[in-house]
Amino acid sequence: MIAVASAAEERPARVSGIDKIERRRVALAESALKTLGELGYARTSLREIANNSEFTHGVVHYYFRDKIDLISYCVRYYKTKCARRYDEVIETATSADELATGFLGKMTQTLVEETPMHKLWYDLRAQSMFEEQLRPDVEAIDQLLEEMIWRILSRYADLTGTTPAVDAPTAYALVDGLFEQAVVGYAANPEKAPDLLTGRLLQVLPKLVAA
Amino acid sequence: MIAVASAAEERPARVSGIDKIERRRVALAESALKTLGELGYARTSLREIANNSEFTHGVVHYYFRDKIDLISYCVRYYKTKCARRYDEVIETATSADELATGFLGKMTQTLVEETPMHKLWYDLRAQSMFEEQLRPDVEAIDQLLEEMIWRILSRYADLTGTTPAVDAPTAYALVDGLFEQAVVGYAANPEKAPDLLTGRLLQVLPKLVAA
DNA sequence: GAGATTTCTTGACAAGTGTCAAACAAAGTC
DNA sequence: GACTTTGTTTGACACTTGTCAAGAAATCTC
Repeated sequence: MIAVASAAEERPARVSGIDKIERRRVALAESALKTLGELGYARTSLREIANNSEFTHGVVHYYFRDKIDLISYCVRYYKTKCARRYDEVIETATSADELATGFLGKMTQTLVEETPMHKLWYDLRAQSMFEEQLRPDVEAIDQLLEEMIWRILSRYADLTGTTPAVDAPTAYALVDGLFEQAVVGYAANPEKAPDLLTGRLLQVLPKLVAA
Repeated sequence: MIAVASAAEERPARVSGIDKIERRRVALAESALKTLGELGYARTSLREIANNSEFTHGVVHYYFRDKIDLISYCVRYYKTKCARRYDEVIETATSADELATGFLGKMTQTLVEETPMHKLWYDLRAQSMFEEQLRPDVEAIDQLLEEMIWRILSRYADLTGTTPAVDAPTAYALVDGLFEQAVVGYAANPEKAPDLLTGRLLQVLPKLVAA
């Protein structure tokens, strides 16, 4: 699942060994993601990551070549958790309303429960404009998210007997714009943000399909 | 709040020191914005800003209390230059088509010609999620931009004999989502990005108004 | 068990950071 | 002129950063 290419070990000695390495990496990445989500990319140091984990700062360097390697791994690890968030709703919904409410429910839920992760994502996407090494990973996730939105819109169109009225990149940009607004706004107004997002998406969703 | 005076004054005119201070601040801010736009918030230090300017790093600290003070000033200075970008188009357009093409022309133009500034803006908005001190300034600019988009959409509705079909925050989030996508995509594909943005906005604009 | 290998800790490094203060220069005031 | 205010330079400070290496500890192999 996690095809991290960091180092294709030519040492096949122990399968459980490489597995253990991978598990350490995941543990470190999860800890790093927690810190990154709280502090943001700019203010997160390797030592801070280590401090907030059960490891020392040397271990970080033992499992990751350098800082970018760690961040990059984190980003890739993160993506595996987020892009399939709505799949169940998509598959089980039997009406457009059901799909819309299910989708919006899950979306506001993740907005509230995983705020740091979303903040980090928008932070990293911005960083990728300056740090070229982040770009491939960011582009890959953007692609995944675009496909996720497209699956929803397609299904929504199906259930309403219509067809999507915009293409996939456009749909993604629109929905993402609303979601980012909600994430940014969540800091200032945690209570209102989810409902505002819901209302605005309900306004917009019907306009994205057409007979 | 800050009277960022127009740069139109070429004559020293021996006014009180205030004016000179303000002009130095503006010069420093402009230089800082250049550096920030190139390197991004995370990788820009006060010394780097000073190096890329005609001043020494001590001067920066003489005119600004600390780093946040400088960045904050930069952001406020920046906003005075960007939120009135489309006003002329709005006022002179006599048809919806004219408005749309004028708007899109100006938008793709600034996308291409002022890329660093837009990259910086999205960077800073992301930073504001982590750095509370940036939030008021960022919110103020967001408000300004929202009003800017709303003026365009209102005029567009007027010219088409319709009314806006979404509220101002929604309209802003949608258009901003498309623009941010274009800014991020510009790094990967400078040739395609402007045309893609144009096409997508043309797709979307008519859907934002309704009879 | 002993020896080899992997994993982890600790401390150090060079470079860079924001901040500041004291010396210095320039401009304005009497 | 001398004196004060304002602006600028320079160098220093305390601190953080990413990186690394030497050695201790744990683990595995035989």
